[in-house]
Amino acid sequence: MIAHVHVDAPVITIDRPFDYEVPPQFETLIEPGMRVSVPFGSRRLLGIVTGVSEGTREGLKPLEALLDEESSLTDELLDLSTHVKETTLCFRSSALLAMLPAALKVSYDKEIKGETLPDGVRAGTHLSEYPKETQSIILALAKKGDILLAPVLKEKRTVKTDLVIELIDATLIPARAKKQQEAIKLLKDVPRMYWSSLRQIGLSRAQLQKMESLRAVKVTEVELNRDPYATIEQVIETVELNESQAKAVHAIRDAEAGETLLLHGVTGSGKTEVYLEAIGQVVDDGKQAILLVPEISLTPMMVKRFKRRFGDRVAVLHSALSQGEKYDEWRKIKRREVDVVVGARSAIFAPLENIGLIILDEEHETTYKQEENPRYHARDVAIWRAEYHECPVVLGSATPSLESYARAQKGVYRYLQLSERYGGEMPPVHIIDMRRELAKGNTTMFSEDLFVAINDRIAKKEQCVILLNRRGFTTFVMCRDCGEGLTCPHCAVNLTYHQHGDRLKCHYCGYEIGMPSKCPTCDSKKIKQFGTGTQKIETELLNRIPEARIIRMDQDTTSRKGSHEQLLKRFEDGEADILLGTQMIAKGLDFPNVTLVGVLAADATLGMPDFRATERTFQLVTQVAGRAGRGSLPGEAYVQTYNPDHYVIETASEHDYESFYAREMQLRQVGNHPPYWYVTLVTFAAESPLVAQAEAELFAADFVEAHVAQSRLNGPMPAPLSKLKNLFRYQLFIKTKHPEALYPVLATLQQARAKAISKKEYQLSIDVNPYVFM
DNA sequence: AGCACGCCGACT
DNA sequence: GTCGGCGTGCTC
Repeated sequence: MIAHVHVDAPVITIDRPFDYEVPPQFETLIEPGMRVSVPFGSRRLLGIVTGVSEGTREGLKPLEALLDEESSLTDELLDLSTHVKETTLCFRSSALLAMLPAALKVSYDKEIKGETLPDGVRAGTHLSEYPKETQSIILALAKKGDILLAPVLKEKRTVKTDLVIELIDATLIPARAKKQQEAIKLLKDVPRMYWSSLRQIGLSRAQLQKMESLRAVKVTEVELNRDPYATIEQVIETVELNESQAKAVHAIRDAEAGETLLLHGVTGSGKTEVYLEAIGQVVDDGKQAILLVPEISLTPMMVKRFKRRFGDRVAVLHSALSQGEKYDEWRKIKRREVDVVVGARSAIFAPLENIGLIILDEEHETTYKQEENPRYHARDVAIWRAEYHECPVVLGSATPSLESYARAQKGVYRYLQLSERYGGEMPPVHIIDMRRELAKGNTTMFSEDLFVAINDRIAKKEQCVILLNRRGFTTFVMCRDCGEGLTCPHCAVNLTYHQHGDRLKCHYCGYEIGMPSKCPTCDSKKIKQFGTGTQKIETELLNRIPEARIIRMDQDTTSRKGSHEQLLKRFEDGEADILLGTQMIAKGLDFPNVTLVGVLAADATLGMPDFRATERTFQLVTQVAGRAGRGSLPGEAYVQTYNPDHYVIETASEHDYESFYAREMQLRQVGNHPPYWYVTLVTFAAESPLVAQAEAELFAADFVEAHVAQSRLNGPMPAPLSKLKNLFRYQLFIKTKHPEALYPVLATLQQARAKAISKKEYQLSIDVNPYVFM
């Protein structure tokens, strides 16, 4: 028997199946989708079995071990990996591994073998257990042949276990064994007990063993799940749906196999109720559902709602869980113990076998696109899986992406609207012209009107949310004498100032130095940071309103695990008047006592080299304004800008998606941007800018030669981030109307460069439907 | 990616 | 005469 195996090595020349002989003892156990350990050259690697065939062939090595008792990937997911590979131009192994929880990946080490070992080194131990110096001694000895190093593969997964103790015969325990008698007494009340609870009476492991050997009790080891939400009780609430919600639920239920529906509902229109109800119906039919949410809105509140509705039958997958917890959730799905999977992007690969509905909430969120290989978009994967399972996909948003809305307009997606808003009208939005503030001599980040409004809320014991649109501006350092900015020595970017530790960091390569006291170019002491951070804004606020109680949420205050939730909880409990933060506070928050929302620098991102900048600004302003007045109190929003007449500011402040869409689509058409064209970004990086440019030109020429129908090319041009980690970068934009014709051509061009890339002459990266253009 | 193999300079 | 530099090529 032969196994076809994809090995864990992300290299283009290895991106194909390798065949292995299946030893007889594995023949009845092996299945496609299993993880295996295989010899590969002089190494030993993790592999995924993608197929098995009968017969045998000369020169095959036997595979070494099966790492799973049953397949980790279903046939569907194996198929899907091919689709992901072809549409994102990644390696098959990358696609396969992206579908597995991190706990199922492995690390590689060397086991030390031999008779005569140096002092302190023992046979059977692993190389990585020793300090660096010892490691090099061992490696040197291995080279001489004095020590043998055997490659080993270390599993990361851990399964928490406990013992279950069952009473068989109480009379077998002698009366003088006091502790054992005590345990028996407990077991008479509860005949099956966990060791973790039984041991609390002070019973030792030896005493338990004694009881077992007397056959008074039976002891079995069981797997335990680390349940991070163990304490939530299931409550089946009957939700009263309004008319448009009920219509939406109906439409989802009646949807055709593989159909995509766009659910457009303003903030507060009750999309979550629609999700709960539609998923409830699917579950009642005996099928399963996936709900994807952006990481940021996967809040405890949100999770609690689903846990209450579906109890133990929900698996939650998000980054706040430990690797082990994620693995436990994943295994619950695999064992068919859940009906509903709620999670961030990668939850789209949940190994469900009978999916009846897939929902992407906040479908416009760019976090659904993975920015490293495999560069997949969860929306595309969702649509593929829905076709496979012949079930609908629901894309929900208050501010749909232009791509999705355009498809709904064309009838490719079915359009559903939720028009009614709980708590009445959207809050009024005041546009503040910051140019006028500046003319009045106000150099702070706050307009007079906003200060007055904040003061008013504090007096009324209501709460405010202040959002700094941080993207697009950073605090950098410049010399006031010579005008030199402090840049990263490895990348073409300014270093960013971090108050925490008084240091300068490069956000791209990790380079960091302490804040210098004088300019490295001219020795002047007039070196100073520019720009605005949340800390500076907090200071400005306190200068003006000293009694304000502020909770600041940014990278510095939320880096610790759980601090995010903690800060929100404190705000919810009324421990502060103002919640001040960056993008992270824009979504998912629902505090009834918030009646004022302020957006500072609403237009800060408009100048970025990104055709989606206006769309993002629209989404941000609309979403954040919707945060005000969620409770019984009326709310309002203040949007500060230097571009008060810009159509994005005007339409967002009127909550007018249609007008924004119409204007933006015109610009997209003129600029040949999505959704009119599908865009692919190809980036070339090399030590020499000339090599990067030359390779880009060569690629461009080859692409033109391939004559892909209805396609065009922009570039090559230097990337906006022209140097990164000491590599110079050029890029090429390929636009097409026929992506399915483009992918195979890109694959061919990529393959043709395999040798040069493996020789590290340059790096090539292909990003289909990019969201980052740097 | 790793790792071995192999063919030229520097050293005991 | 041997150690080790890293260019080249392969991994079922």
